[in-house]
Amino acid sequence: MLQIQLFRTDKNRIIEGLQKKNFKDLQIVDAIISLDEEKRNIQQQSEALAASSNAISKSIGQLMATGKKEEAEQKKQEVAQQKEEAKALAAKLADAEQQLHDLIVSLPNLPHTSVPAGKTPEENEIVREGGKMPELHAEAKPHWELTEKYDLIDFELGTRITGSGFPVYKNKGARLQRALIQYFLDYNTEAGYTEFQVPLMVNEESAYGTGQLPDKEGQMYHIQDDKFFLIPTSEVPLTNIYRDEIVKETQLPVKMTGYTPCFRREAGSYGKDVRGLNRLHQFDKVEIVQIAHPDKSYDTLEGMVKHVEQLLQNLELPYRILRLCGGDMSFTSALTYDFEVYSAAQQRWLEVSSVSNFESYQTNRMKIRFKDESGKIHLAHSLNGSSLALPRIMACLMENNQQEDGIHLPSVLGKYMKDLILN
RNA sequence: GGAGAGAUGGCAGAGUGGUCGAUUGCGACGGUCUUGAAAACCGUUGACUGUUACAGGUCCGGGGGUUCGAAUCCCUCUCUCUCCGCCA
Repeated sequence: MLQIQLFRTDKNRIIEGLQKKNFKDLQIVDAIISLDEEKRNIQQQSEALAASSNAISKSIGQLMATGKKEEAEQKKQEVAQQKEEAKALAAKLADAEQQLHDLIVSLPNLPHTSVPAGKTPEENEIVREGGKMPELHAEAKPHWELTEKYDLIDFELGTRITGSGFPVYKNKGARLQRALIQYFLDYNTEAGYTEFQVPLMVNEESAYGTGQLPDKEGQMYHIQDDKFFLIPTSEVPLTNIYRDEIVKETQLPVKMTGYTPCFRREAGSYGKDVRGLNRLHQFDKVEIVQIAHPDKSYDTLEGMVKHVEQLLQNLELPYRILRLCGGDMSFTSALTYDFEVYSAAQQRWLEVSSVSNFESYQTNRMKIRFKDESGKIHLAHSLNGSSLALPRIMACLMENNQQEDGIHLPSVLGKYMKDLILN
């Protein structure tokens, strides 16, 4: 969530940011500012009263000790009266705090200055493109036909076991996915990321910390009896590793990576967009997360973009990098780069990674902080990105590399596959 | 699932109603000494809120209660540990 200080010092920046993000309820900003003033006002009254009560109570102890019982009794009455008043003030304060919190939490993060204006995905800015576009033979097939032809993935079997969007990988399809995961994790750890295996379910607090709650619970599978959520991305458990932590400045940046399945309800999608591997309820992803110094988080972001880009180059896939416009960015992000890979047989770009700087939006909720040299405590910045999401990478690898005799995989996978041709 | 014990500052561990935000030890940081390091000695060392600043306020797992006053008493929830059972 946004920091309350900003409302006191730079209201215009908030308004401008919200507008760029295509956020409509701008009057919330004024409501927050006046509520904040009211809250502090009540707080001052309440604390002054508490100070007085504390002082009197303390003196009662001394009176009792010196045997002045009557005076003590008198003081007791005095405090009792103050307590009544204090109770009312405390209730008012709690109410104001709750209202204030609810309002602040309802505001999205502010976009970075480099974020292009715009409302729809069409207005995203193409930063650069790379890789070679494939030339396919006349009978080129989309991946859902290839997976059937070579017996790599069974979508209908998944439907029987669970439902649509839960594919069953088999044979070399399963092997390829495992190889990719292994390769991605090796690539990340070699770049200095620490590997984690984390829980696939999180509690409400964790889901709140990264911004899935309070608004997006509909996108997550909910284990109601235990109040757990199946993770929509390993960003949630990974970032929450540092929830409520104060690290030393010298520990920054913290670099974490992890592989997990991800679960998304994604209600309301249909048609060719969700065909095959394009959109699933359960899919695998390798994630990278960093906790960075606020002064360096945009360098960190660029570094993560380079990192993911190199990975796509190593896989020899044609890709492009987009800087998302204000209207297409996620609620919590300040700047997001999307990576898309060209799916030759479907003739469309598929998002395979999204790399974002959240600045202090998540860390303010999670209280992820660092202590500088002089002992002062500041909020850190959090960033994350996929490196990479598996299904669409699988789809593009299959579609783009299909030849008469099978699918020819890129040589970087040689270390992890028995055989670089799927047939 | 059954029985019991516990939750205090980075960690360990005191504190059972009135200067306790909390003794002490370790760790960390600074200093003295040393060519340097270790040892020894001295000092500093929780967070949140709030004020121009000082003050003030809050926090001893969470929530509630008793009391003029709670880390300390009561209720409740959560979590941890030990033993038994079950189990990948």
